[in-house]
This record gives sequence, structure tokens and C-alpha cells, in this order.
Amino acid sequence: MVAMNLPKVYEPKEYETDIYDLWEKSGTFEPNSAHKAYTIVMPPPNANANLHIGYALTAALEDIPTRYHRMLGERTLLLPGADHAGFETQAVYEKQLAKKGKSRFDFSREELYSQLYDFVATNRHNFESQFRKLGISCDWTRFTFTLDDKIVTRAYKTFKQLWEDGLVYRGERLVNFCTFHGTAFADIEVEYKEAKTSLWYIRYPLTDGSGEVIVATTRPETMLGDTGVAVHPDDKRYTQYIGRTVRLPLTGREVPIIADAFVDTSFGTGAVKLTPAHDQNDYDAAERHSLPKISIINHEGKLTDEVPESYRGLTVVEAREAVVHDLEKGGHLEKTEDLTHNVGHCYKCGTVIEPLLREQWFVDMQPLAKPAIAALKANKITFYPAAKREQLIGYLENLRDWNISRQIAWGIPIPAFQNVDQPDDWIFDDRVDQEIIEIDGKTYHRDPDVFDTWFSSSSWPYATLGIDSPDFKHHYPLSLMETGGEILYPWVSRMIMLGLYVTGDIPFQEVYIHGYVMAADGAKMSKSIGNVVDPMPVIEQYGSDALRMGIVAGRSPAVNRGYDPRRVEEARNFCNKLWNIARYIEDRLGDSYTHAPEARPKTTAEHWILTKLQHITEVMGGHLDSYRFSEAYDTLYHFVWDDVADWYIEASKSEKGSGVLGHVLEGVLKLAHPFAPFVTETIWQTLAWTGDTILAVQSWPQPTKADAKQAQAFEEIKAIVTEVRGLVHSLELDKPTLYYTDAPFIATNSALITRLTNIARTREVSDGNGLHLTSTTYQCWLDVDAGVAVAHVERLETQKAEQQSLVAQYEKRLSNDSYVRQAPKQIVEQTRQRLAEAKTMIERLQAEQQRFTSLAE
RNA sequence: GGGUGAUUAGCUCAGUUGGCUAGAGCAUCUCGUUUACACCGAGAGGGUCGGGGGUUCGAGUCCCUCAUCACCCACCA
Repeated sequence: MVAMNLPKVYEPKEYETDIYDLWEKSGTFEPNSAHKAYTIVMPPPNANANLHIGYALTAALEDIPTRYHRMLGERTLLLPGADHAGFETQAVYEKQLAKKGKSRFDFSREELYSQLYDFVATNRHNFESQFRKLGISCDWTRFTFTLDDKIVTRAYKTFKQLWEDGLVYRGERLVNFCTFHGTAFADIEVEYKEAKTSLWYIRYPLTDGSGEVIVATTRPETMLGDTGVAVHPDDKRYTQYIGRTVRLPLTGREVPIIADAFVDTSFGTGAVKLTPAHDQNDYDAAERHSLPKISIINHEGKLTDEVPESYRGLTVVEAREAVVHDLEKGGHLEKTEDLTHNVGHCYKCGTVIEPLLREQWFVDMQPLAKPAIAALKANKITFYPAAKREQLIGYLENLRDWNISRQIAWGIPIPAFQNVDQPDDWIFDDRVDQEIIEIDGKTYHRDPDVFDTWFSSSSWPYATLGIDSPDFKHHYPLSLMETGGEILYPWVSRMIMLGLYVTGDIPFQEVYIHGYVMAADGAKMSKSIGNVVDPMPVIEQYGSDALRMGIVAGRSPAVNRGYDPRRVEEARNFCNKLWNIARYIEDRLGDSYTHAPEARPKTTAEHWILTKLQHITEVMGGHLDSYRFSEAYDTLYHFVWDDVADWYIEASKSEKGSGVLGHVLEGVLKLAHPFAPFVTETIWQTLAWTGDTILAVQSWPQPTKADAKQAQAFEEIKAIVTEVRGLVHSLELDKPTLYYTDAPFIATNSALITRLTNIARTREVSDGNGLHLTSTTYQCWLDVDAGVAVAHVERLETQKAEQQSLVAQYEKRLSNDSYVRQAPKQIVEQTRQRLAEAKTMIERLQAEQQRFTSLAE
């Protein structure tokens, strides 16, 4: 026997790095085919962070179709990228600054930006090397960072185009303002804490003197800026007041009572005071009802000139005391209750966040949304799962204008300048490295804000390719956008809208929404709970392929699922199975084997396995074309393990080695490659007959010729073998002999059957004796002692009962006229066939039962 | 409060357009060391598909409803 060239157990870490180097250095991942393109542009992960296990899933979901399409011969591109991750990165960096006793407010924006750039550049290497370990077949020569020039310039151009089309405007909106730091924060920067406070009930007298409405509030001082009172439209207590007005105490302003469904009738009195300039809800209500917005708190947290003189310049806290005191004095305070509720605080200094009106840049969304809705309704983009399309349409139909201004340093500056003498005079200019510019003797100040990160990333599909480059011509629109459900609205929707706006075409043809990898118990993974799984040690222990398959197995799009290490172990075993299949076949074929383009099957097993290979190739193709990764993996797994290893290879042991073994091995490696790229490529590289070729660019298995009759004959052998195994085991037979009469087929396949069943031998006799096989029409018996009679009869009885219940079911179905009339013919025919089969089976079982009973007596 | 998803074997989950005698991996039980692999092979047990209604010849699959769980969004005046 030839010594095995490969070790018994596959050790992934001994090969993975070298294999990835081989791919990368040979340019395997760079698109160069002249055929149609298949393109994925990676949603850029945070360049600053370690990859969490969710990225093993993401990488798999992007890489499996990429490798599949590459093997189909398409011009395949998976373009990698990394995200500057605006606020998140800034927050991480600020923690480091804090350790040195500094804060972001100690630096100018330019200083901070440059420090952050260096900080991220250092961390990026780590992230890139981790991605390589996942085996992702992306083209690193096209790597793009979200702050690369081409992305930044694209953002300026898009902003300019929107500006020139009149789709951007300045508008006042509420922002979360820290009056200590003098800056606004994004929503996620606001830290909500429970606070004990009071709920004040204030009387608002009706202007006509006919009564009063009592409102409840936690912020009595804001009543100085009230411009309305809201009640629920269905609230009977207030129906009569709707449309009338009240006169505010202290200011004497007359404000309307309006009806709005946002009001919670069970809270307080069911009547809400509206302070549009200092509360988001009130702001929204004011927009709906065209109420004025009066700013009574300035950026320093002090009361403005919009309030009566005695309150001007007071802090919010001072104003609250004064207002409560005055209301009480005037008899306007009905009562006070204790209340605990959430209050937003600055996450840095703990100051209570004040919602304040501030000028922001807005994009008018309706002109952008309309073409997107039309494209979606025309089914131009396929969603996985399909339901996401409707959800997205619903979102777009209710889309509000988009605030693209952000008040942080780590981002792309907004290329707009304001005339210092004429606040309404804004101009577009991309000289953002300067704070002040002079044009025609006028002085302009740069907008200190940066773009919302989603603004620049909305152009990601074409900005990465470069609109004027050959890549754009080949690869746009992209084939697939693979991403998480949480950014369907903020990102996917905007890529579609801006893609249509800028390029006139949809940005991608398909969208795959992945679910999340949760902790084993289904909880969300989080650093603070400490249930985060790091993918790197998993790769170290089980291999990259095992992690990939283990995490893809049993997952559907957009469904969250716990991380199950058992699946990874299963996949590790599967890799080892592939490994050992290869070891066996290489050994059988020997060094002299050369690749033959056409397989020449001889035995039934060979015809059978080639038929299976062809069928499985088609099934897997169907699954992969529809992004059913889990099903494709399942199909592959059972083909390799059950068909190839357990039947075909076992069968090959009693037959002479032939080229079909090599052909099947190639097929298996190709089918498995998208799922297990490392182990399949490693094996490919060890094969003597593959030369210097690389598996990753081999073509997907081609149809092979095989004889259906011969294949069917092997099915017959399988049935006989399975029955014999069952009998031997359940009756505890000790290496029986299989007798047969008048069955050349059994004679021909004697060695095969003997080996697969591990019986003593087969022998032709003139007259049968013993247990008669029921699974085959051939006349076969197992020789047994009379002692097993009872057990055997019982076994037959059980089998008969099963068949009889089937017969009953089928007969009932067929006796139903409507069924026979209305069900598709093939279904009815199938039932008839099954009924006939079951009946035949019963006859055989019965005959055997009678015969054996009499024999045993 | 709004939205989305889930509920199938002991555990984790598949099950594409309704046609199913409901599957897999792990776990369990029995046997086995036949030289590719014990990260293995052979055999077996285990489920009224969350409850209730409905549509249909036919429902795990579609509709309604209830229950439980999870996530997202909003809100806490």
C-alpha cells in the first residue's frame, strides 16, 4: 500500500495563511473575466474595531456567492472597505484622551481630525489581517476607506448637485444641546437617567372666561414658551374645548387648544402644554398644526428675551423656581405630584441636555424618494427576504426631510460657507481646509458641521468603483448588497435614492438582509454582559472553514439566531471528512493518475455517483442562485458524507480503482469550495494531477454522462444492503450467508454486497431457505437459526402495520372524489403509485410472515 | 404604543411557490475497531409542527385570533 501523503487529521492552521497568500499574490481575487459581472461592494466595517463573530457570518454571506460566481466564470469582484465610523470612533479615541486628562474640547477640529486619522490608520492593519483569516475573497487592490479622497469628493459633488437642484435647504430643528460644552450631540450620545422630579398641574384659563384647562408638566419653566395646548381627539373630557383658546398665566399669551393623537389620555390630565422650541413631541405637533416656535432658552442655558423681563437671563433651574413661585402666588398651580422619569444628560459632563432649535442642512426627500418607490414597486430590486421590499416602500412613502448636519469633528466637513455680514447668504465651496474665505470682498465662514455619515455612504456603491472608471462600466449596478436589517432604512434606502439621483440607475439588483449572531442563549452579545464570542480563537481551534459553515448552517435571512458551537464542531468534522476522502482517493489513484476531462464510468456505483453529482450540482446551483446558503450547505454536506463517503467510496473498496474517483473528488472539491475554501484549496494543491492551477478559479462542475439504468441498479443494491444490515442488527445475526436463486445480478455484485453488509458470503442455491428479503424483487434469503423466528415475525408485523396505515391513508385520499378531480394529476398519480407500492410490500411481508412462521415451526 | 420576527424531536434549528409517510446536527440507546477518517462506521428510539378558529380535495406552509418570547422604533409632557 502506498503511504498516505497527508496526515490523518486536517490541521487548518498549518495551511490557511499560506493558502490565503497564494490566492492574494496570484491575483485570484481580481476581476479579469470577459463574461458578465458579478459584484458585491462590502458594507464597510468599522476600521477601528476588532471583528466580532457577526463578521464571520457577513464574510461568509458575501464570500460564498462571490466564489460561486467566480467559478461560473463571471467577472467577479468583491470590493473591500472600512468605515471611519464617525461618532463611535471618536468616542473610543476620547476615552484615550481622557486617560491623559484631555478632552476633545481641548483641540481644534483640524487637530482632532488628524489625530483620529492616525489613530485609525494604526488599528486598520489588525482589522485587515482578521478579514484575511476569514478567507474572504475580496480584491484588496481596490480597498476603500470611507474618508478616502474619492469618497469625500463624491460627497461634495453630490451635495453640490443637490444644492444646484434646489434640494438642500437650511432649516431649524431641535438638537440635543449640552449647554456646558456648547455643542449639540447625536441622539445616541445622550445618556438617559432616571430622575426624581415633580409633576406640576397648572391651570390655564379659557380666554372666554368660561372655565379652565389643567395641564401637567415636569418642566413648568417652559410654559413661558408655550404656543398651544393639545388634547386627544377622542378624549370626551375635552371635546368641547378643541378649537378654543386659553390665556397663559405670567405671559398673558393667547394660545389655541388643538387635538392630536399623540396625546396619552391616561397621563396627567390628558391635556398637554406645547413648547415646540424645547421638546421634540411638541415640535412635531406644532409642525402638524402650524403653531409658532418660541425659543426661550439660549445656547448657554439661560432664558432669552422672549420671556417677560423678570425671567430674562435666569438659568433653567432658577427660572423653574421663579415660575413655580409666581404660578402659586397667582393661584395657577393646582397641585404637585412626585414623579420619576428619564432625563437626557450629557454623557461627558452630566449636564441635562436641552433640546434647542438650531439651523441645520436638510435634504428635500420627496423628489428623491419618488423614483426609488417607483423602482421598488416595479420589482427592479430583489430582496431576501422578500418582505423587506414592502417595508422599505412603506418607509419611503412616509419619509421626512433628512437632516445631514452633524456636530462632531470626525467626519467629512460640509462644503458650505456663510457670509458673516448676511446670515442668509450661503455659498457652496469645497475649500473646506479653510475656516474663512474671501470672495468679491465678502467674508465667508465655513459651516463648522460635518455630514451625517449616511450622507457620504449613500454613494458607496458607485463612489467605491469611481463613476468615471472602467470599473463603473463593468460593475455598476452591483449584483448584491448584503447588510443588516438595522440599516435598511438609514442606508439601503438612501443608496437607492441617491443611486438613482446621481447615476440614473439602481445601485444594486439584489439585497440580502442578514440576521444577527446572538449569544448561545439567544441574548444579544454585548461587551458589558461579557457574552461576546471572539471569532479568532474559534478559527485557531476549528479552522476558518468550520467557523464559516458552522455559522451559516441553519440560518435564514433576517432571522437572529444564537451562536451554536456544536455546528462549528460539526463543520470541523466535515472538513476532516473532505480531507480523508481526498487521502483515500489520492492513495487509490496513485501518482500516475492524470486528469481526464471525461469520466468513463464502468460500475453501477460509478454511474450512480456521477448521476448524483450532476443532480447535486443542479440543486446547489438553484439554492445558491437564490441565496439559500443554509440549504446549499445542507445539500453539499449530505452529498459528500452520505453519497460519496458512505456509499460510493465504500463501494469502490471492492472494485478496481478508476478515474471516476478522481473525477468525483474534483467535483466534490469544487462544490465545497465556496463553503470550505481553505481545506478544498489545500487538498487541490496536494493533488499531483492539478499542477500549478488554483481551485478558486476552476469552473463549476460540468454535466457528466452516466447511465440511468446502471444508476438505478445501484439503488437496488443499496436497498438490499440496507435491509440486510437492519436484519443482521435487529436479529443479532452473526455473519450470515446470503442465498439467492436465479439472480445473476446478485452474483455479479456479490463482492460489493458482501463488503457493504459485512456478511460471510453470497451463495446461489436451487431452493430458498431462511429469511426472505422483502425490499427487492430478487429472490434472496439470509440463513438463520430457528431461534430468531419470534423476533423476526414481530419485526415483520411492525413493518406490515406501518405499510397498512399508509394504505389506509392513500385509499382514503383516493376515495375522495374532490381530491381525484381537483388535485394535479401528477400528485394523484403519485398517490396511486405509492398505494400500489405499499400493497406490494404488504403482500411480500405477509408471504414472508406465513412462510417463515411455517418454516420455523 | 407602533413595527418586525419567532414558537417544529431532550437541545440548536432546517422545511423555497400549500401535495409530508415532517428532516438535520448534537444528545440518548444498541452494535462495531472491515487498513480514508473514532473529528469514524452500522442500526434504533424520540414530534397531535404554541392554543383555538377558518380557507382548501389537501395546511408545518395561507388567513383570523389568543398566548409567550425576542428585536427595532417611538414615548415617559
